[in-house]
Amino acid sequence: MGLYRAETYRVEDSVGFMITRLRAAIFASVDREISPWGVSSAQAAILIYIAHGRGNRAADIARDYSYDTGSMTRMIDRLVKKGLLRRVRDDADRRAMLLELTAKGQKLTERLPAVAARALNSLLRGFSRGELDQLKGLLGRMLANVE
Amino acid sequence: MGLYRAETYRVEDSVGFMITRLRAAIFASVDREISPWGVSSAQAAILIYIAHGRGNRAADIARDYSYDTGSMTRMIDRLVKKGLLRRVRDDADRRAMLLELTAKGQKLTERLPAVAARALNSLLRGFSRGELDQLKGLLGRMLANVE
DNA sequence: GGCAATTTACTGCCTCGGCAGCTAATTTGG
DNA sequence: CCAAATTAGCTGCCGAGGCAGTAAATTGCC
Repeated sequence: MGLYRAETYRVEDSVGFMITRLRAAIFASVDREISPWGVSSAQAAILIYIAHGRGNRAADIARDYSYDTGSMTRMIDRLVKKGLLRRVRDDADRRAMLLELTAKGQKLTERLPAVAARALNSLLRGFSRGELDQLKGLLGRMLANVE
Repeated sequence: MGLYRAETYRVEDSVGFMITRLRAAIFASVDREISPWGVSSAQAAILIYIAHGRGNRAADIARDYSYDTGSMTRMIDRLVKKGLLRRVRDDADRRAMLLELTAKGQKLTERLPAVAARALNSLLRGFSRGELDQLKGLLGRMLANVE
């Protein structure tokens, strides 16, 4: 039926395994560079999202990144504790907390996209624009199959 | 220079983001199916590795899966606690612990590859063999660029 | 208008995984 | 042959996430 069969399944031969390793490699690469700044790659993604200002409630980020809201709460806790983020109660919907970058957070966040781009470009050495598009197309089709 | 540039970087447009989501989707899909059996997808990968019997020391698995040895210790702890795995001191190298599936572990492990194959095939709906090979080729080239 | 369902955020509890530091055992080099 | 380096495994500590359950606020439906 499908492309993978139980009888011949090998972990190292599975796209799942490759994807797991790649994700770890990307995170490690970004973390190596930004950990001196006191933030992790997961935290960087949150900061960049908020800097782009597309809806600044925790629930928005959780939805867009398909994160658990409990994880989001704790992630924000860490960023607030580091003085990079501020929680402000939304008066229009008093359940929600609006998230704002502090001046310190803003300043740091400006430096993050360059790190992410560098890390990805390093892993994409030897890739043409067309190959990257091809890769994104294939990954996008897998994501569309989720559920 | 590279394919990604800091000025235009968007998290949702990055292969890193797509890979992160895909990994979560694969794990969640496998976990949904096997959690009634009392094991997780990460644990399943360990069990399958040991069942294939290509070197049964914790350090081998850690190396092949590029895991931290500390994480391996705790992973094995959980599997031993569940009665699926046994630690046996290696007399030839008394630093090492050899890992063996218990009868219970063996029985459970036989059912795991089918679940993994099913999860991957579901995400690969609509993919031809050639497209899968293409995807694995591209991911493989990224992995080769690691470090 | 009032009650039920949903949404937001938070909490406790769990697994997963890296990092640093440690001990014991083994290998290597002078 | 013995000291130094390496390796295997373990531990504490941490961040990252999922799941379930809670309280408060909002929305929707009759």
